[in-house]
Amino acid sequence: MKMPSPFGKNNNNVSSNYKMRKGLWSPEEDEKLVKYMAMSSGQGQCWSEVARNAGLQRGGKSCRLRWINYLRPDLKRGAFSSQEKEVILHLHSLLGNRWSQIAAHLPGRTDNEIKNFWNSMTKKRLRNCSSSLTSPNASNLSLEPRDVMQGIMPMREPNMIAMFMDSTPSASSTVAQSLPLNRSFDPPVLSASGYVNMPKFMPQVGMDGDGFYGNCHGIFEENRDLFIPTLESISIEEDNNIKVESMEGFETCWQEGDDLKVEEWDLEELKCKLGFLSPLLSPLEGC
DNA sequence: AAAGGTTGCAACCGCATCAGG
DNA sequence: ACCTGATGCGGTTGCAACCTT
Repeated sequence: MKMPSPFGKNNNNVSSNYKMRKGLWSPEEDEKLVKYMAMSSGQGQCWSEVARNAGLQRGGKSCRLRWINYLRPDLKRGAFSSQEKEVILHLHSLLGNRWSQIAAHLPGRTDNEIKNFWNSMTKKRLRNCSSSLTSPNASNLSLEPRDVMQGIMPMREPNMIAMFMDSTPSASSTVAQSLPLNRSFDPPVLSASGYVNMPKFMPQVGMDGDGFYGNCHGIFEENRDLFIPTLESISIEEDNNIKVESMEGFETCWQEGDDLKVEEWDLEELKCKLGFLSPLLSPLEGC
C-alpha cells in the first residue's frame, strides 16, 4: 500500500486562502473524514457540508470519492477473487463499461476498483495479442483458454480484434458496402477499453481454441441493449436483412438477475448463414 | 546498485442528470 | 422555463512501488 504524500500531487494548493487541496489524502484528513462520518452516522449527507464541517480543505466531490472508494467501512480489500473476476467478466459482457452497475453486484467493491482491474486486464491482453501478431508465427495465433463465464462468451477476444484491425484493414468498409440494411450503419471501431464495438445488429463474434462463438447485440430494437439469439434462430434474407426464425428465449431484453446463455456458434454454419460477412471471417480460415 | 520501464491504483476532470429555488 | 449547486459516473492522469536490464 502506497503511503499518501501529505501534500498530494500539487503541493502549491496547501497554501492558505482556503484554496481547495488536491491530490492524495493525508492520514490526518482521512481521520477527520472518518470521525465526522461516524459522528453524523452518514445520514442526510451533503458532501460540501461534510467537507466544511469536518474541517477539510477539500471539495465535497473529493470527500465523497475518498469515502466511497477508500474509507467506507464495508469495503473489501485485496485482490479480486476468481469468483469476483468471473462476475466482472460476466457482467461486463452484458453491461459494458457500466462500472457502477457492475459494482452494485459486488459487495465491498467500488466502481473505480473494477474499472482499474478491467483496464489493466485489457491492457495485458492487448499486449499479449500484439506480441503474438508481430511474432514470426503470427499466423499461428496463440489463443488463450476460453473465457467462458457462466455460459456467457465474452465477445471481444483480443486476437479477433487484432484481426479486424490489422489483418483485414478494409474489412469494415467492405462489410459496410455489402450491407444494404435499412438502418444506420457504424463501422467497427476500437473502443478506448480495447474492445471492438461492432455495429448494432451485426453479430459480434470471437474465437478461441475450440472454435467460434458469437452473439448479436441489439438486432431488433435500437434502444434495447442486449439480444442474444442463437445462431439457429436467425436467417439472412435475400436483401441481407437479418430475420429471426424463433423468438424463443429472447422475447425480452436482458434484465438484471436474468441468467442468459449463449449458444456456441459453429464456424461453418456461421459462415454459411452470414455469407455477406465473409470478408471479416475469411482471416479465420485455418485457425 | 542504479537507471529506466512497467504496473496498480488513487484521485482528478468533465459531463450528465437531478432537485430546489 | 431557466439557473445553480449537488451528485454520480466514466474516462484519464500521474505517481509510487515494483520489476527488469
